[in-house]
Amino acid sequence: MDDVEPEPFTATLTFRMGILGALITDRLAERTRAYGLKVKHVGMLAALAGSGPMSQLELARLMRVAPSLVVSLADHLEGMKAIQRLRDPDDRRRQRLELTDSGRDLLADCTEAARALGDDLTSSLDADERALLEDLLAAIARAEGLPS
Amino acid sequence: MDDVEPEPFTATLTFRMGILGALITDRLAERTRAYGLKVKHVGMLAALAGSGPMSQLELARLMRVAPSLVVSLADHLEGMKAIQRLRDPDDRRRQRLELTDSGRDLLADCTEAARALGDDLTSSLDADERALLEDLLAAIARAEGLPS
DNA sequence: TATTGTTATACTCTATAACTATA
DNA sequence: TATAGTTATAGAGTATAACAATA
Repeated sequence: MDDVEPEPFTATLTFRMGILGALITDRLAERTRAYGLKVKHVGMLAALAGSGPMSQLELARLMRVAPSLVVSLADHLEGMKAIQRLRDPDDRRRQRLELTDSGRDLLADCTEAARALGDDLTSSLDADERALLEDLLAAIARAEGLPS
Repeated sequence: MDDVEPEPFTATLTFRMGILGALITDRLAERTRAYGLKVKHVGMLAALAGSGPMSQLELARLMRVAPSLVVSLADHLEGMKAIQRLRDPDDRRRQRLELTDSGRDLLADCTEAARALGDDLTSSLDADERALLEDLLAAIARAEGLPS
């Protein structure tokens, strides 16, 4: 008689963030495909834009991916002239990666696509709710040590 | 002189939801591994709990995955006695899947793990903010036609 | 000998296509 | 002939481990 209705799995924050994160990432992938980029490529451009030029190993740690993945992502971006690889003259083992102007343009286009997708996703919210959601997500990201 | 600071990619709702969704899903996968379950297995249990017994094809549509994936997920859950497969006597092509009591228990354990992970993730928010975030995500999920 | 980047290989997840049985 | 489920195969994405160059 004092039983309470148990919270369904689909009502957990975990489930909803997981599903919505996958949904929006899929949609972003669709859009960035037009620029010849996977989502991880865009993540790499964004990391370089946000933290400045850095070595591949630093980038791997920042992006939380294996160093071998940075190689193939960087190969692709270098092939598109979106980044430059520069041997560090002080330590010739290190490749210093930096954005080119065209990489910066590409990132701007992808950022605009992301912005539009976010607006779509939150089109059922009013402006205050949308701003509140952004603040809450930003607070969590900050607490988790994520960029930016 | 009327340049405005452009919104960085990492500040978009799209990026933050994508990253946080992947993060929480990884953490959930770690926890459910102790029960012998992948996240998609839990999704299947949750779908059956939320919408009642259904055929594999219906489940594939609801979960937005290929029918062949439903086969292997169901094989695993049936092997654990978490679900039962019952041939529909009216149409012997159809397999009616339904939760067992032990499947319901398993789902309850995974739901508790998800709840705990959600609390952790939002530990930097106060109770009002947390409730607000849940409401906003629920509103978006509803608008996108997602469960529940 | 340790570190950075690279290459070779393998693993996980999932979809597509071919197939079987029922309708 | 069409549909539900199954099996076989393939592809995307990513990691691990072996290797090369430099320190």
